[in-house]
Amino acid sequence: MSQTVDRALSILPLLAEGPADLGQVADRLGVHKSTALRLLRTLHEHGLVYRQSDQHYRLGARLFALAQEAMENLDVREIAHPHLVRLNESCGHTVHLAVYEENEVLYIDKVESRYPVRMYSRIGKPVAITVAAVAKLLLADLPEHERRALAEKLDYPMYTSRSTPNPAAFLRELEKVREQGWATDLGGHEESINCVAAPIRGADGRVVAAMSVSAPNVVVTADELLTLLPLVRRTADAISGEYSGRTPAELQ
Amino acid sequence: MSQTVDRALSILPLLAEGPADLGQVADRLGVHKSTALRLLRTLHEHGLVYRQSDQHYRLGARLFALAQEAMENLDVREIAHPHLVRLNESCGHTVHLAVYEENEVLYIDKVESRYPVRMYSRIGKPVAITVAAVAKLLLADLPEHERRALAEKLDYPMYTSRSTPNPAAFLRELEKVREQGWATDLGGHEESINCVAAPIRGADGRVVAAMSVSAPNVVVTADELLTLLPLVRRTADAISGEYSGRTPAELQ
DNA sequence: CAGGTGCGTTGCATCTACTGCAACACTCGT
DNA sequence: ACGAGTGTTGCAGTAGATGCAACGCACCTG
Repeated sequence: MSQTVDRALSILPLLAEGPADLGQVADRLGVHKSTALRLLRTLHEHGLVYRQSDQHYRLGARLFALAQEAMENLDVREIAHPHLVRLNESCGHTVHLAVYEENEVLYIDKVESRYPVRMYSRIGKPVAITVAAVAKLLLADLPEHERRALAEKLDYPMYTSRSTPNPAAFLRELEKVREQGWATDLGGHEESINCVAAPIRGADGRVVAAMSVSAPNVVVTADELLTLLPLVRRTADAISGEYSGRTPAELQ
Repeated sequence: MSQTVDRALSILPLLAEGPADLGQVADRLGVHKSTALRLLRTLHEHGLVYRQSDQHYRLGARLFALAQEAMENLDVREIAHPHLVRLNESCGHTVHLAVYEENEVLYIDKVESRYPVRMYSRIGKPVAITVAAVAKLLLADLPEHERRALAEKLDYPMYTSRSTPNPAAFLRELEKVREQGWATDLGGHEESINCVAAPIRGADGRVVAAMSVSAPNVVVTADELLTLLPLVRRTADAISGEYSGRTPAELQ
């Protein structure tokens, strides 16, 4: 709606692809160099863009700080984290927490046992929305029309032969998930990875987040993973309870 | 430099403090509600801002994705990571990697042994710049005038009795660090935590990053930690070599 | 070293598009 | 039902964003 701001913000994803110099930015925005310069300067003042040693702009540090703080205001994450850790300790597999926002599902927390994994490789990245178990749960809870509209808009990449192929199949799957109150992804994203997931609900019963346990075939079979379902659901319910009940919030 | 963009971007830190509604945003920007609305809409279209259930704006998902991608183009991190992991495996303590950018020092990687720690609690957050060992190394390498100017501008919070108290002391410390080629922080940030750090240099010899090993007093004394210095320096040098030499980059 | 090319940067006249106003629509609360 | 507090829309006026052309500067190249 605001042209100037729109142009300025378009620079960010552009720089996310890699550093670029003034000319390149101007070209890709379709504006004069002087215009691009002023936009970049403004972004720079706010720390969103950084001018590295020789020419070339790149995304700046403030971006991390902002993403940081944004995360910290997500109270579901705050509440869920200890539960996720405990679940991880008892089953040993990777545990994810995800939320839905603006036609995307994204991981907001992750606990993996063995190594101190590079969490940032997943956290913040959009989820494979048509196949991930957490995505199914989050989308299944959307109002009917919204769900349909979204299903139509999505792409259905065939990550594997078991990926969801089209809107119809997806909507059917969502309906099933909606009824049973939990979801799985059995090799739909990566051939050898299975997940089971359960929803976290707010006081009004709406799904505010979803959590999952993932493990590769070689460690546990899909059937064995399914035996964890009760534990996952119990954990999710515990988080739901804490999130929706009157809790720490008031005490501060 | 560009008023409209400037105003729009000012909304982000404002929302980072917590969700706010249209009126609050307009007030704090000092503009009319309709103006604030259009700015917010533009931010919204770019996914930087999210409108939650009803009313109240908050920082949006795209922010994570951007921060994400920004991280991924930091090639030092890419190269350094396996070395950090190996160092961690051999000594067991927390290992950090940090860079200097625009008057700030920030952690861009961290490896901790025991638990899969919530890395985001540190990564992306600005470092206590006047006391952290990595900060000393990064600042010590700045050109004289820049270093002086920065030292004057900084605050010198007394985290502990051993924190750097003022610009003069800081500059002296930087000089020392500069000469010896490594740095420590012995209880300057938190009474019981010590660090040793070493610089990572680019092909031109300039410090591009710094890494450190930290451990609490109760696990190893400062003296014991110092025995790790050679190992830390060797690791840093290995990273420097790989970063500055002709390396994988060409092979892709 | 003179001349050339490719950058980023600046000042300025033009006119776009951003602003604030005032009126409207809507949801609550009492 | 009504008023207070929201968010939202259309519009006229002008602040401020735009693109141009000229300049400065570093780096090649003959």
